[in-house]
Amino acid sequence: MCSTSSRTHRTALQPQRAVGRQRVADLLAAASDLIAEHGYEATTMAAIAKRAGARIGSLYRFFPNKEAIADTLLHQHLDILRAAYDALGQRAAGATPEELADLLIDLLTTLYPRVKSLPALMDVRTDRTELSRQSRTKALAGISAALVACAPKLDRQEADDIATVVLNNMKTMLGMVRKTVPTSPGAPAELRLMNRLYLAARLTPLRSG
Amino acid sequence: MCSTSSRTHRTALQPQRAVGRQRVADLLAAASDLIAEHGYEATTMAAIAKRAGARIGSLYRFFPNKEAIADTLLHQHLDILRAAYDALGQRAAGATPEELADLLIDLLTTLYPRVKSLPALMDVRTDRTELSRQSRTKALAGISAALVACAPKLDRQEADDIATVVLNNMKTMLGMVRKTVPTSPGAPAELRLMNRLYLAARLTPLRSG
DNA sequence: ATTATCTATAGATCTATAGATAATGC
DNA sequence: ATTATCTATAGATCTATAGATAATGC
Repeated sequence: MCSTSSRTHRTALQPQRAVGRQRVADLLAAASDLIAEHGYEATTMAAIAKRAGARIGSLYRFFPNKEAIADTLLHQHLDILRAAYDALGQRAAGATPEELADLLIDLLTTLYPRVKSLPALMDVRTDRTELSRQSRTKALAGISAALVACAPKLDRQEADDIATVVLNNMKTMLGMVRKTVPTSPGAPAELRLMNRLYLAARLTPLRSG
Repeated sequence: MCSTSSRTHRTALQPQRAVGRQRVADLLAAASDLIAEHGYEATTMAAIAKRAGARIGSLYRFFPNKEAIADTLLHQHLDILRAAYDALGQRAAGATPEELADLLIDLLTTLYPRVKSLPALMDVRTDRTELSRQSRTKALAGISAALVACAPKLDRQEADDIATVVLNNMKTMLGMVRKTVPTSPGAPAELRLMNRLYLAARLTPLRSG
């Protein structure tokens, strides 16, 4: 009677044909752009449908509500982040602290075009913060692992603390590059310098060999 | 015919009696708390009135619309910030870079109880970003002046760049202390360390005498 | 026959106002 | 007599659904 994965709401369905899958992709891309631009709350279902060239009824056919769109986007973003942090771990082992600092500070900026709505979705203040939390935890774990890979004698707890600070630097850099706020021209270079100084001071004494 | 400062909207008036001034104060405090807790968009006029123990009609008697509340709060916050940055300039001249670093990193945390809704109001994405921009500009100018007071040979443009980075550190510290996001226990100390390392490296060579 | 699209609208909020009622200070 | 408070509701959005219409692939 029921189809494979039963959603909570009645109306939402999985696309079965090529045209439907394309529509879902268009709707998600439209939602991601609008949420990145105006924030989650300010993005209306009507605006998402319009931007995707669809009508409101088509949107609700595939997504039971606004939250389902946010969840789907966050899941996509999580997958992309996971892959990026895995790749980072590989490179961190052979890197100097300064090199690792630069890899990290540019990571979100590099990833940004593929996870446009992530920043806006991360600071939504609803109880569906569950996925945001996961995303953050995943990021911290990835950074922490890279730090330990670079400086094997680093204590695990300290690595988590440092990762928290570095993650904030990464987000700040993303904000500067996106020009979310008016930033003086030399600020990104200063941020990069601070991040390098910090990781060099913290990791260099703890490298092996 | 019109009273002193004519508001744009018809209904809003200045309080004339003690009870009215108290009500306005209560309404602003309620709004500040709610906006700090749930964000600007999610805070409804009805919720503000209720929290202040008033009815919706009383709220609209003194504030023509939601934006007027945000503007009034931002103005209050701006005054508090202005005073704090002025005081900072005095102390910066005699401080070492490390001491200045600590003064700065704790500034927003110290001020927070009096400017609770400032962070939420700062990242509202409307066109009334005017005051937010002013607030940010004021903060950057204050930090920049303190940096120059501490290290007189510092170039003005570089001081602005450094101020931008330090302001982000200050905001990050505020976020950690407010527990906006789950933070590992040692992270604030690490942030403090990074801020010190950075300012010491940047300012120490440029101090006079 | 099933899947996807459309229009139209119900229902829930939320902002803002109107206007009647109560409390106050010159 | 003026200032402040209240109730009730108009008007504007926005989310979500119903149900009729069009397009498709086994």
